[in-house]
Amino acid sequence: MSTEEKIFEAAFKVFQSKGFTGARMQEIADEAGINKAMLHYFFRSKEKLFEAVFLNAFGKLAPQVNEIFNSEDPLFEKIEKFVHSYISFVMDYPFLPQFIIQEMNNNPEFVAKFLKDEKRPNPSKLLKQIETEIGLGIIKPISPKQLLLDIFAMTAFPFAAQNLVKGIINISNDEFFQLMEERKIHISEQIINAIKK
Amino acid sequence: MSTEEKIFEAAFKVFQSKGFTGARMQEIADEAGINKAMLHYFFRSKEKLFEAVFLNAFGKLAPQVNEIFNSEDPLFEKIEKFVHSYISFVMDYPFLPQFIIQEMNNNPEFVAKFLKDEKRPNPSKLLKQIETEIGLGIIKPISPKQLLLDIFAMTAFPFAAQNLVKGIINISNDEFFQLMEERKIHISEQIINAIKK
DNA sequence: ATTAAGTTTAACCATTTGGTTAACAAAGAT
DNA sequence: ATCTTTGTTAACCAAATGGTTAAACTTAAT
Repeated sequence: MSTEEKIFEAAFKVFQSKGFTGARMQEIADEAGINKAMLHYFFRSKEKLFEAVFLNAFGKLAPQVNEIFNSEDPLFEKIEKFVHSYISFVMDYPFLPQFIIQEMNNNPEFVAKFLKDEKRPNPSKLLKQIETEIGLGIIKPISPKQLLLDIFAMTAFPFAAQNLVKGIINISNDEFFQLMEERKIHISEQIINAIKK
Repeated sequence: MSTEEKIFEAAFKVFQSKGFTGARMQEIADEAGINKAMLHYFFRSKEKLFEAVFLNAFGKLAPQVNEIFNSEDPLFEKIEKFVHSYISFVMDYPFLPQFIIQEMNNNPEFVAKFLKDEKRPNPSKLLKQIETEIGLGIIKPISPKQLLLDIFAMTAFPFAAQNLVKGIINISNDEFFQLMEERKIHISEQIINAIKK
């Protein structure tokens, strides 16, 4: 693995657990097992390094989401596929949702930058589809945006609020992952039950 | 307003928008319009000041939640009351959910500390009630923990991921608040529809 | 009026932090 | 072989940051 890759992975790890302001360049260097000057040699500044890591993290998630949202599948199938693929993916990067949410809130300038990316999650087609299926009488009348929020919330929240959740319902890390595994079916059932006619 | 209160409110504001590591003692002092030394005079250290603010923030939310969760109301009514009261409350402190989640994740030592508090959110009675109502045939068989997660997720997520949500579904701050107002009824309907027999 | 306690300020301090530099090593190109 | 580019290191630097101090001011009790 090249030095640049080592730095990138170390930065990903450290930024994810400490956030941008909490992360230390020295810690990233140590984690990568290289000299701190190399961080600047390859990435110029903390901001640039962070940007690279963040956009990459987001870029991993968004295309998957878009592919599902923009397919020709019927709504119920899309919901099932989305929940499944999102949870499977995030179980490999359990702190990604919290990382993205946190930095989107802390660096509002960032929102604008990534929204220009073609890889941004774009739910417009899905929103129209919901309206169509309501019109066709397949699902109950419902606000498309609320439904979209429901789907995101049910899938992403447990990961984003991971430590809080573990603390409040008092479960171990293993139990948490098991619960998330079960959740793949649970969410689809729950949402589809709620909206099907 | 006393100097100590000024500091506390300023700290609340700054910690909430910048997080613990991002917050600067000088910025808090400026925000409060007082000398930085006063922060240490009244609160000893950044950690102590943060702790005071965080536990207070949490202490505002938890008792409300517990009162509803531990009442004698039937499940459907509890869900309605919780969603209503949580969203109403949080609309006054829109960054509270993100703040709590973020700091619970970034300072894991903190989790232990606040879980000892009697004011901690305690869902055990609600979890039992869900099982009981399943036994009584009022609602469909379902994992109580998953249902609890659903309720939290649907209510808290949009606030926690506020900037991301606004960006993705492309709405203004006003539209966001309107959506949250509508959400008070939407969530209860959605969940009750999903679980009622 | 004096004292004592609490409150407030400006200046200061040690450490941390992101970032730079200059020398050095490795590797390819000529 | 030598030159040039790229990669790497240790030492260094200026700014920022959390925290301290000693003196000054305010208030209320004696």
